[in-house]
Amino acid sequence: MLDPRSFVTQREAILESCRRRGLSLDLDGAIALYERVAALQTRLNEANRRRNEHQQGGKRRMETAEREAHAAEGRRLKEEVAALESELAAAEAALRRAALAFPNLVHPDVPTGGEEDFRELRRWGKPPVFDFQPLDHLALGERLQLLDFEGGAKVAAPKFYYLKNEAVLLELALQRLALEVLLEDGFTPFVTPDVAKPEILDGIGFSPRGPETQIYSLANAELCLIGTAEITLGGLYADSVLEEDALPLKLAGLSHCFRTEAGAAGRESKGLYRVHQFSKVEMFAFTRPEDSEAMHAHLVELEERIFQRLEVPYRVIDVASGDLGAPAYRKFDLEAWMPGRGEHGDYGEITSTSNCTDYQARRLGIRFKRKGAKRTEPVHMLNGTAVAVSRALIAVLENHQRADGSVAIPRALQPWVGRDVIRPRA
RNA sequence: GGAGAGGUGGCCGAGUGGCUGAAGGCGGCGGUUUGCUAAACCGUUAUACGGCCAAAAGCCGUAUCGGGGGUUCGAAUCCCCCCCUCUCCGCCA
Repeated sequence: MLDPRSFVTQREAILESCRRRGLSLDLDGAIALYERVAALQTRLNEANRRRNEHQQGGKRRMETAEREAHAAEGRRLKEEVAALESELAAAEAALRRAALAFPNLVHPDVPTGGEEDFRELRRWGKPPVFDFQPLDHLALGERLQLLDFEGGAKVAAPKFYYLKNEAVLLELALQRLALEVLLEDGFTPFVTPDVAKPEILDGIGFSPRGPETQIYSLANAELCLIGTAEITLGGLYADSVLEEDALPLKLAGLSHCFRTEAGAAGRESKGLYRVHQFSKVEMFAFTRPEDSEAMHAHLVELEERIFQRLEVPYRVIDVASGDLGAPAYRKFDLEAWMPGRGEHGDYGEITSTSNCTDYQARRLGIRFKRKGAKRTEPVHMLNGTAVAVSRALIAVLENHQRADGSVAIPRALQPWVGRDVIRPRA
């Protein structure tokens, strides 16, 4: 959430960011709510002070009648405080609701517009040219006996799947490669819980409830299946103050990710592209405010390093303002070339990294204290995909397929898969 | 799942109704002493919010002893509910 105190000081910037995101929100109404909360807080402080003073006077011995009168006055002051407290609580709840509606500011360089208005920053690699009709990953997966969607639907539900044979080794190899790159860079690795409390989801900016939710909730516990380890990594430091020396803090989290994909049907959701469960190695970073932009660029660079080692052509895009999630100040996506996508191949999103600045940190209460400073300030929080296994599998299988129906395994994965090619079974 | 013990400041640990935002110790920070180091001594050391201030500093106020509710003029302290941790037993990968 935004700092309500910034409503006045950053008024123009907030309105501009809402405009660029295509939102129209009542900032002046929110400012009025903030002023009401401050006024009530002051009145409550005064009422508490009067009550405390009165209590101090109750310590000495008193005659019965005097004691009675003193007690009666005490009860009256108590009621006064209680009334102000409930009034303040209501006002604060209203302010919080209003504040939560405001998305983060938008980086000045972010292109303005909707989903189609992204800016392409660069490309790496050349889409492969096949002298045969390339297959999509579903056909490859069937021929090579790597994927079983029917089994997934039978045992679980549609859009769940089994990985089989070399796909299992590829899943582990992709995780291993991602971790190798991140460990070299100084990340601390984690295997996180696959579930989290609803309030942690809220803090990160996912809403676990409502008909549009992407989140599965458990029926017999107050827990949700996580949609990304961003939730468990970000939540790990909720309500804590970090040492300035500890920053930047870089975490790598391996988890399963679960998504209901409510209302997401269509052509692009073929096969592994949009599924209910997949494994992912997620990057997470906590930085000082002045360091977050450089860290953001660094996270993209790590993503690129991984896909270069997978020998998968990709492009990097700067996502447009209207397509940013509320917590994101700026977002870079890697889109991998997927030969089986669309009519003649197309780029498809494969990683995403966001600089959420202090938006999540304020709501989660994650702060740091500068050397010699009296006050704490919110950290900046960034997240990015190192490898989302399901989508990485699409790119690897489709780009490295060969005329004989086999798939070459990228050199970087060979040590973990134990072979250099996946051949059709007899 | 059953039984018991316990949750106090960065840490350890006092504290059974007002003198306790909280003793004492450790750690941290600043200083004195000092050839250097150590030791000793002195001081200081929570977080959040509101107000004053252009702002910072600073000052004033309020809240916070796991969370919530209750009793009382007054609660870290008494009562109720919840959460968490530890130990033992059971079950289990």
